[in-house]
Amino acid sequence: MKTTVKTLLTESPVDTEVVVKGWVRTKRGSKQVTFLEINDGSCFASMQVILDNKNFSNEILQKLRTGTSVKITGKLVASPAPQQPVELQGTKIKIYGEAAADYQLQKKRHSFEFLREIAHLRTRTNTFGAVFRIRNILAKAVHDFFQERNFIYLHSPIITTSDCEGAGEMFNVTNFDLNNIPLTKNNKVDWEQDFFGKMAGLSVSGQLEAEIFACSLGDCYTFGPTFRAENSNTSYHLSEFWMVEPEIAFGDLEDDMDLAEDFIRYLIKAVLEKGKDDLEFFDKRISKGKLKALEKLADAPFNRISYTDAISKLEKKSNKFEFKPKWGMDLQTEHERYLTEKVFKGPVFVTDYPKDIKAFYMRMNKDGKTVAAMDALLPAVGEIIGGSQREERYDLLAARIKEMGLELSDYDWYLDLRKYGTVPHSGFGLGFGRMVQFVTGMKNIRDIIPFPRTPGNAKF
RNA sequence: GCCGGUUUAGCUCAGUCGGUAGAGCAAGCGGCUGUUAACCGCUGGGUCGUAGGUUCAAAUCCUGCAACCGGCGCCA
Repeated sequence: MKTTVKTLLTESPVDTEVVVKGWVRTKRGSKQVTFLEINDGSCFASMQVILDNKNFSNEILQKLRTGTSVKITGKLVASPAPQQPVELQGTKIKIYGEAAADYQLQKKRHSFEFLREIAHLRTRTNTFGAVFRIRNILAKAVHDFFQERNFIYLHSPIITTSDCEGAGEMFNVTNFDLNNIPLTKNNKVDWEQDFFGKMAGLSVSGQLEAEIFACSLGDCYTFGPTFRAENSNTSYHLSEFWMVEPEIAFGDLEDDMDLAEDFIRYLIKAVLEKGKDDLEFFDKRISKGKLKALEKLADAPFNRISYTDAISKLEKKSNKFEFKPKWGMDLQTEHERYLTEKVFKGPVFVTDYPKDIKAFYMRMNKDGKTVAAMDALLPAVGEIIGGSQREERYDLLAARIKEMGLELSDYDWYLDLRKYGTVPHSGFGLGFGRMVQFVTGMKNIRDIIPFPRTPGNAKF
């Protein structure tokens, strides 16, 4: 049976013969004995292996460089040193593959920029092992949370012909011979001759499709990749990223915020419970105090403030900002940071934004100026959730579509949901990567996704 | 897209007033009484991002380009 380092360290009885398979992290040699750290990715810790040099040839010992893959058989014993509970007294070694002498990973710290260039090897490091174990815990927790609440998981399409209100530039999907693109009489691209008979692209959001499910099957959610062809160059944007988008049937904005709050706390608790070892590493090496901050957040209610109130709070400190806050303008990053880090010292929902800076599908408030929108802002990462109550009144929705200069005919199916038995409903989108970023404290979103896609970069 | 910064050994970096290159780690060799970022000694390793320019002389000063990083915008 295959045993992992994790089970050997936590479950296996001492003084039994065991087998460990993994990669050599470090070797420390002396005349009599050689120490190896064997890591297999199953947990943060490695297995310390002790080899009595006289039992092995020099040739074998030499091959055990950092990066070499091995199978080691031996006796699991209690360790005399405090750094690890148990260690392995190796008796047999099988080398699967040596690491060539130019292996780029070393025992010392590397820069994340360098590791990004070798994303196929960076998962062998402490940091990236920890990141992707945490990411896995969060992914499972997303499903657990919604499944426990009887939300239906919906696979929204990745290829789409409906542009979700220009949430971002879409990547085109085409089957055309790019050196010979069919043109219409007016010298425009003739999309009718393309694979789907019209212009298609990669989805920027699964929300509109989720609304269809919410207006029939009830509460539902999507969790999948989304794509934005924006030329965004920041540490918190990707061209391909994963988004969680729940949609609540018969729910208003309050329900939406309650769900979002519960959701974030659930995710944090899951990580605190199942990812302790990895979190301790982030707390120590990546973001000091992270563990305490997460523990505090796991039970704290989120603050809530309307956009209008937020603006007047910000206006009082106007001189602190490069961009002067003014009603009608979107909040700048510096404003959001001020709210989370200075005013509330914690997460905050900003609600009821002016209609002109929000999407067409958001529900108009009674004042006729604002819409039932909410953004959840977290310290350090900023906007992690954007959500709203959807406009369920046919006439108002149709009017907004026209007002935004969009074609009614493009949204006929979306309007049908309002025409035939409309219901109030609401939902939000959570940037999964930003959640991983927040939990781990990793500074750059390119370092919490296995293979980042950003403008000019799609290697691996 | 805009603003700023960086680019020197496999990696992380130093290099003063312009005078032709350094350290630690890694690799190789040797030593060492159980190490844990092990330690000690020796060896090999460089077109200083790239293309030009200034100068007797450029890693160093100037210009273009590229890659990367940080901040901003767009958002999740």
